[in-house]
Amino acid sequence: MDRFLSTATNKIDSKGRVSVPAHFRAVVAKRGYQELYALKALDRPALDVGGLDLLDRYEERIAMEDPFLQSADDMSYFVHGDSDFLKLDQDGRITVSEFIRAHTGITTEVAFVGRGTFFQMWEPARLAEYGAQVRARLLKMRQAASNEISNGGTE
Amino acid sequence: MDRFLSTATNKIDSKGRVSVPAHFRAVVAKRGYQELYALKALDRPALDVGGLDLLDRYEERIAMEDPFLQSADDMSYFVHGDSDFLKLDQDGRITVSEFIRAHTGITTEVAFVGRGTFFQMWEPARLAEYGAQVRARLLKMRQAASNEISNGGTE
DNA sequence: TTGACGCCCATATAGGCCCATGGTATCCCT
DNA sequence: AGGGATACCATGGGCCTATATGGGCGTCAA
Repeated sequence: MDRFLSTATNKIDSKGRVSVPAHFRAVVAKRGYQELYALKALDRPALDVGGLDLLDRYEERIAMEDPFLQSADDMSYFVHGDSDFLKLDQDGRITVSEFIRAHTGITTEVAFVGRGTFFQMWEPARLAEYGAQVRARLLKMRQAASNEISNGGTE
Repeated sequence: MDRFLSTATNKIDSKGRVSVPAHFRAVVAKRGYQELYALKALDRPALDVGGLDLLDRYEERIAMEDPFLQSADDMSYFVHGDSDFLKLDQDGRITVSEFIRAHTGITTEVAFVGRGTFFQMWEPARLAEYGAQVRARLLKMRQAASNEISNGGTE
């Protein structure tokens, strides 16, 4: 399997380190990532983490913009300034910097969430809350859809 | 990695010096910059710092302006006259001159912000404010885009 | 002579490397 | 099938190096 799947929560130790789930590390190795690129998600208190190809994709997108417009500058700030590299130590751990804590609210535990081509880091309680909201939205959407189909909704 | 990435804040000592983050120094070395060229960002209280290619980019920018207009002359002055070289001492520090302080408002701490091919120096509080504005603009841009998509139907 | 600046050294802390421990799931052998 | 051995993994911690920071001293120029 070469995609990031499932969710796991690990503890931060006294030196501020946390283990990246072994399954995720295997995916990182399989994809040949030498370094992990972390980006603050725009509308959520989470960190998106992936390989350098994530950065490459963003940079290609920026290159399409007029470099002298504000939008290009904004994107560059977001991609280059509001991001960081996460270095895995040889036990597969990363140190949780102030950069990460500030944006996510992470203090003692980290929830790692697989998202296919990348994964996310969350503060566990906030993730639970977010997950509940997502489920509620999906449920509402499905109910709306089955009503439209004139009460025929199966399940 | 050969790109300036992430943000770090360092303190200015009693002699007016501040350490350039080690990661940035590594990029400077990798890019083969012998000297750091610093110029005042056009519309922000920040300093753009990079190699000589940064100067090229600004000149390109000026070339796009109508040469008969005042603005081109202003910009030329700005780039060529109102700029400076930053010398790294052997511990990787630079002196924060009055030139820098006046434009940025920097007093006791400097936030170094990676921008890919160059980096910026900010007064930390001003950077925080600017970052919040950028994120708000990007979020708005994305929401506008997703509205278009839901009207258009494709993804 | 004074002040700015470069060079050198000192030190505390953060971060990386290495190894140890304990828990858990798995496998194997009887 | 049961019980013990084993492999893997999260976690903890010692130690050493790199880095940021502080400060002394000499040099050069105004």
